[in-house]
Amino acid sequence: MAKDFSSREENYSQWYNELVVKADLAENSAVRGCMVIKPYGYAIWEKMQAALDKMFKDTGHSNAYFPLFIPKSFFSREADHVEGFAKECAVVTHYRLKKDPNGNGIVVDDEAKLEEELIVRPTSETIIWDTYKNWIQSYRDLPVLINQWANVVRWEMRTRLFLRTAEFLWQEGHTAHATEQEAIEETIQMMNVYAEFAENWLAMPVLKGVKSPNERFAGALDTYCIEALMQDGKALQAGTSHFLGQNFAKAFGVQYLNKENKLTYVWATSWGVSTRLIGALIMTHSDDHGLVLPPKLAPIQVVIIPIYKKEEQLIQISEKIEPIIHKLREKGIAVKYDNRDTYKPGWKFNEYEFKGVPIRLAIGPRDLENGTVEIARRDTLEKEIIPIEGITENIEYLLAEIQKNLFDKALAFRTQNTFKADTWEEFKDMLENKKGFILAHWDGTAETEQKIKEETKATIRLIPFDGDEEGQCIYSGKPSKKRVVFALSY
RNA sequence: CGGGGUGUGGCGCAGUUGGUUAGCGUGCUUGACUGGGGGUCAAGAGGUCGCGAGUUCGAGUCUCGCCACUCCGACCA
Repeated sequence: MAKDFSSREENYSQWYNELVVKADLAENSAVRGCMVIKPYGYAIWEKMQAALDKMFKDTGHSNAYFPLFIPKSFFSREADHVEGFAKECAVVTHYRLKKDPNGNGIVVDDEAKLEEELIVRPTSETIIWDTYKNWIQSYRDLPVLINQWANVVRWEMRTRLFLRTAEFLWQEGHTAHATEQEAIEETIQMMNVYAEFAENWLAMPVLKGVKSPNERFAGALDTYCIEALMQDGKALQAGTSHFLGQNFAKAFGVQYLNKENKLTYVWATSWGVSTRLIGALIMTHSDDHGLVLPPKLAPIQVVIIPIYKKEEQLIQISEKIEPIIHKLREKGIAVKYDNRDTYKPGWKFNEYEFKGVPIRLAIGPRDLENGTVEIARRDTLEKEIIPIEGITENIEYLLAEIQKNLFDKALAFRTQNTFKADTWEEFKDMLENKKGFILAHWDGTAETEQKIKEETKATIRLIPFDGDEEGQCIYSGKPSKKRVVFALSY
């Protein structure tokens, strides 16, 4: 299936594109910029959803669902917000088709023009705040803590599977609070939830921080984010959490009576992660042999491959392996026993290796005689023969070990690819020759940020919370109180 | 949306200065032998050469338009 697979070294983006398609995660569709997420890729998303959903529930949130379509007029209520999204909105103008009078199939019925055009949501702040206005009257109605799992559309010029597509799946949380303090705490809490999810489930270390004004979400007062470093040294924004202040409350008139009987605008947050996380997962762990999945998100955690010549041997192997499969499933481990006779063992080895299955067991007549099994781990590609006795405990341990190893490796990579630059020359040299995260002083102005971006393509990925240190801006030489994180980014 | 590249059986590609019946690898089907890292042999099936016009006696090949993918810019999760 995946012979002639590109290596990361020769062409990283080609490697990524081929991997996504050949590992059966997703493919391009007949609709420009839109992808088909295939069952194996979608299974990863489902695992992500399940874990995140639980974390949202555990922090007091409930799921709801809002419309795909947003009246155009809603969009213009918050000025910054419109400006941020206007250029990439799909617009519904008609509601009916008719047979082409000239006999060429079907055409839009010009008589069925919508009174008011509808925008296909690029994000749901406007429709949600228009709704919250009716839900919130009293301080007793607060906080409102809602999440929705949905698709959104952003008409992107250049698309890449998972990383940037015209339509994508995500979750968007939208909360309303009585006080500024509470809303800020919520924003930070959700950033922390994302960071925890990224590190514990994706085994992907992330930096936490605040976006610079240039990189901030349109309509937000502050955007908190988690940022990960990919193997090619480019940064990927993996999740964002926005403190929206009272912008949307004012735009949509969401007020409540507080305990002093005074009409007050509510404070808002929104936060989201998307199927882009699957791209992040791929570019964090996978190698030239294909996909590498952290056990906690792998649709198949253990694959068992029987090796046999005669039907009779397969029966013997199956009898030996069935109780083990049963025990593993009891422990909640996703096991696949691939006893298909239509593929050879060698072919299967490569197939599951390419698809990133963390653990592979192979068992044949020799093992039956010796009471052993061959166990191979995807992360290190090591294999060894071990006693079949105690195999389930062994696997349980190994899955945890692989999860940890992937995180450690990714963290070591990030550490090795994080640099400090103190001069402009040094900064430019690092961007060109080393890539990675570059910690450098910045004077805090949007102008300097813009100039740096124009001259080097590097952007400020985030401003860390800690690490106060006196210094001078690498570009302007003006005083700076802390280093910020620069990188080339996706 | 601007600039470059690519588009030929499912996938990856070759196809000469325009010339007959469009090839190769892989995959697919059937059978036999096989089976501890993508097996071997044999026999088969499978193509509107991205789409549409044009030039020509003749177009996969030349011209124009469009579409898709891809890389580079502007934009973004």
